Amino acid sequence: MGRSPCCSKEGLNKGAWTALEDKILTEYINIHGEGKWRHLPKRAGLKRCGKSCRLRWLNYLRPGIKRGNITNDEEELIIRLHNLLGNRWSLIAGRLPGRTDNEIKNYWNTNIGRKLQNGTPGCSITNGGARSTLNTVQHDENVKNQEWHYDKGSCLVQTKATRWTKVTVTNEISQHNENNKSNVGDHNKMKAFLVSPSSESNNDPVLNFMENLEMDGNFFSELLNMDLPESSCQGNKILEDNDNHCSVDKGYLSPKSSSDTTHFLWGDSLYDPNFDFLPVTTFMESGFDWL
DNA sequence: AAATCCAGCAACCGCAATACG
DNA sequence: CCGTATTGCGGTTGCTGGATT
Repeated sequence: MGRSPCCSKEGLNKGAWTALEDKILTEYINIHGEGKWRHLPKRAGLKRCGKSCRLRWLNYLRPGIKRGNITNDEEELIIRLHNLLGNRWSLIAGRLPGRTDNEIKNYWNTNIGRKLQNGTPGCSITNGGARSTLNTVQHDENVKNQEWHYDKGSCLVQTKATRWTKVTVTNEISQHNENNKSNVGDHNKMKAFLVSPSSESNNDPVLNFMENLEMDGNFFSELLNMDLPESSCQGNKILEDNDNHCSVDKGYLSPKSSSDTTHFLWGDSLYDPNFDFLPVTTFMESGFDWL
């Protein structure tokens, strides 16, 4: 039993859109608004799948779409946001007015990705890290749905993204919380990691960070002036779930001070008894010093 | 001029999340 | 609460046009 198709494929056009189809779709949406993609093609008189209509509209026909000519500032911003967010193209696109996730993804794959592979200084590759060896990944059976390939220079490149579905906590961490109940500060610190992003998306620190990030006139210059972590293979985002681990994706989470940063790498257990946890939101709130 | 290669990009596909009845 | 429909996202495919042989 496979998944039922999103729509009947029979008699539907595929491939490039014609000017007439674009016109029909644009006029229909201008009158009726977006949404109800499944029924849109029939009602508009288009021989297209609803998903295809939606994609065409969002990536090409929607008002305000910028096309081509990614500026240097935009490119640097993409690199930095990618460093922060990984392959969450829609989030990245959300911070680049007029750009679509598809365009940014394509641009990354064809331009930036290539530059990075060629070792352009100052650029970084996701999910890398000196300790992110194949062994690390292979031994972590909790890392599901991740396909990896080995890249030159011993960096791993993630080719498939995995969404946050839950965050669970090791017994170690739970124990740590129990032991620190008397210490309200510590307990609260830990709580930041105990909430499932899927059920409590408001607690996704990265999402919060992005949502709260204002795109004012200074945004580009401020972001571009930030210093990235030294290592070209270190990133900075928390990841996800798995069966009984909190893992950190290429993360570098919690500097106790600006001069004392601790890097988490893929597959690292989140809890380190010698490590003084702070919630990521704290760093978000404290500005960009931790970047 | 013809054939081949290759980069760029639009579009497709499948999966996961969310909405809804 | 559950099943189904809808929407959104990210990876991948394949077409197109320019460059090269």
